[in-house]
Amino acid sequence: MIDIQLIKNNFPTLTNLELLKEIATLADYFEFEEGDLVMDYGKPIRSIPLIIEGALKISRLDDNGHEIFLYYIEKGDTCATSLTCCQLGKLSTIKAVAEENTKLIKLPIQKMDEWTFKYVDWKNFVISTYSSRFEELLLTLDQVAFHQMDERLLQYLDEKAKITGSNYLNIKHQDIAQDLNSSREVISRLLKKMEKNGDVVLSRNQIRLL
DNA sequence: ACATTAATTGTGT
DNA sequence: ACACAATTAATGT
Repeated sequence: MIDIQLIKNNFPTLTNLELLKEIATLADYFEFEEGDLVMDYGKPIRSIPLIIEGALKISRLDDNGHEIFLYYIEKGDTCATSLTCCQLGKLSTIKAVAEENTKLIKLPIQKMDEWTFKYVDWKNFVISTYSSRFEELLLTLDQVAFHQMDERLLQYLDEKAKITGSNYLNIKHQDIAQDLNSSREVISRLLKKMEKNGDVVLSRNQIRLL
């Protein structure tokens, strides 16, 4: 049994008491450590995660089998992909890794349909999840299609800083390159330029944003 | 403390 | 993209 207050605090749009009670009784609580694999490609989706604290990094495979970084989900979010996958009875098309220590609850998928009809709160929550994710993907698409790698890198660093709540990013150039579908050398060179501009301070396994 | 090795980052082509 | 140099962190002695 999960504390109703915990759900209320993190998901303020879910207000219906009956719904909250159902969530509290049916959900399971989980904690993950930074770097833990939370969901992987091809696995069946048996539950929907609601993030209580921390963040998950979501990526998928492109046609060539290359991993690409999609987005983060944070406190108060759920995973749009999980919602679609479970509704269509599909296997996971994404991978989720804990970006930091993360607490979440898992809702059994059996109740999803029922709740969508029964609770307006829930229906709106799901719809707004789709909507904001779609918006975000459009932004990403725009970045990929129309912006240079230096802008993408800057945005990537900013986002990561925002998610982790720190200007000290512990990451290596190779990892960034993978997330942005670039090469390590290109990232290293861009970072070097940014350092000369006084935007960042570089050290091994760490980038400090200024 | 020093030497060795491995991992990460830098740079020229 | 590749090859190699340089630097830094990790480990052993």
